[in-house]
Amino acid sequence: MHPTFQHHDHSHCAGDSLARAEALMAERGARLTPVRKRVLEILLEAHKALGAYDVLQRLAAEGYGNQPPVAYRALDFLVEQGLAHRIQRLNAFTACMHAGETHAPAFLICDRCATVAEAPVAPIRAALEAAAAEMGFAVDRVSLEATGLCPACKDAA
Amino acid sequence: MHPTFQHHDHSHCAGDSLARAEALMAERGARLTPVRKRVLEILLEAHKALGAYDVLQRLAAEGYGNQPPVAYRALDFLVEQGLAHRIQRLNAFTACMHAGETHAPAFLICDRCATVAEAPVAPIRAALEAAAAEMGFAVDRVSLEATGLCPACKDAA
DNA sequence: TCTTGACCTGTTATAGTATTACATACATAG
DNA sequence: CTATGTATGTAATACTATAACAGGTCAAGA
Repeated sequence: MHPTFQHHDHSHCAGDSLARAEALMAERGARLTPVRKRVLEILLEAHKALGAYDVLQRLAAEGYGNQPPVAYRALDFLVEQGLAHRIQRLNAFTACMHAGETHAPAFLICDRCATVAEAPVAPIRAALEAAAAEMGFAVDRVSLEATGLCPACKDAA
Repeated sequence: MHPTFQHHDHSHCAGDSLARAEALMAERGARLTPVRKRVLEILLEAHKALGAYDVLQRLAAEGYGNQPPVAYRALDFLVEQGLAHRIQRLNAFTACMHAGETHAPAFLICDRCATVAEAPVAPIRAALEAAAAEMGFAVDRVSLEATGLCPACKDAA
């Protein structure tokens, strides 16, 4: 079973990701400011996809600005830097579990508990790009999202 | 090159799809009412992804209700019946070019002209489901959307 | 040191997307 | 004919996202 779906020490995996993020940003000369860092933490702690307004609410409760752009800007930054992903289907955001590694994930979204896992699908993406190329279409960005039931919710049902 | 990207007699392909839709609905005992049919026609005529409010505006101009639910209900119906697809990335809808055939399309969305083509990717979907199954995840629905440049816009650029 | 310029944050206002809830009409089976 | 399910119309509202501008911070160079 995939780690995301297993019981695991969550504070540990979140801490790891955060440390990796800080290292990456330092390396790139990008600024992981307090708001941005806090947003990343929020996403990591939640361990599921959060809407921009969910994030905003938490930020506001901690004394940061409480207007939408505050959340959207931080989220956009994280997405640009590959520290988070946007889940189109949910109008929501989730922390990236493999920041730094170049990866082409598919997202598996549980309909019941909203957990989001990243599945590695590099070959699938290559196949899609090949198919598109045959049609004369030049692919820029791909989003691959599947909904269904995660192992836990499947057992519960 | 893929037919969607070629110059073609558009009223013809639209008429075809409409006839196929009516046959399908009759077969299933589902009701392709005037609003629903008109919405499908609108999507077919546009031949690109339209937002719900674009559709609504056209409906209203023809004497149908002019409140959002009128458009959303018809669109939801068409999507359920497989006569249209929702393009998450654009918050928009497009007529299905292969209604009735079971298919698992990927959508190729041109960033410049917003044309949307369906690429056949059944094997890709199968590969994804296999990968998900290995993680214990039961896939229900998949959405696979790529943005980039269609042949025409690529040449123009 | 001072200034400049780039970038980040905050705020107001507004645009765009979607749903809830309820009332009315319409078709078909009994 | 009438009861039932389904479709449509409308009002109100919720949710998601962006534009535009003001003020603050910080580092590089004069």
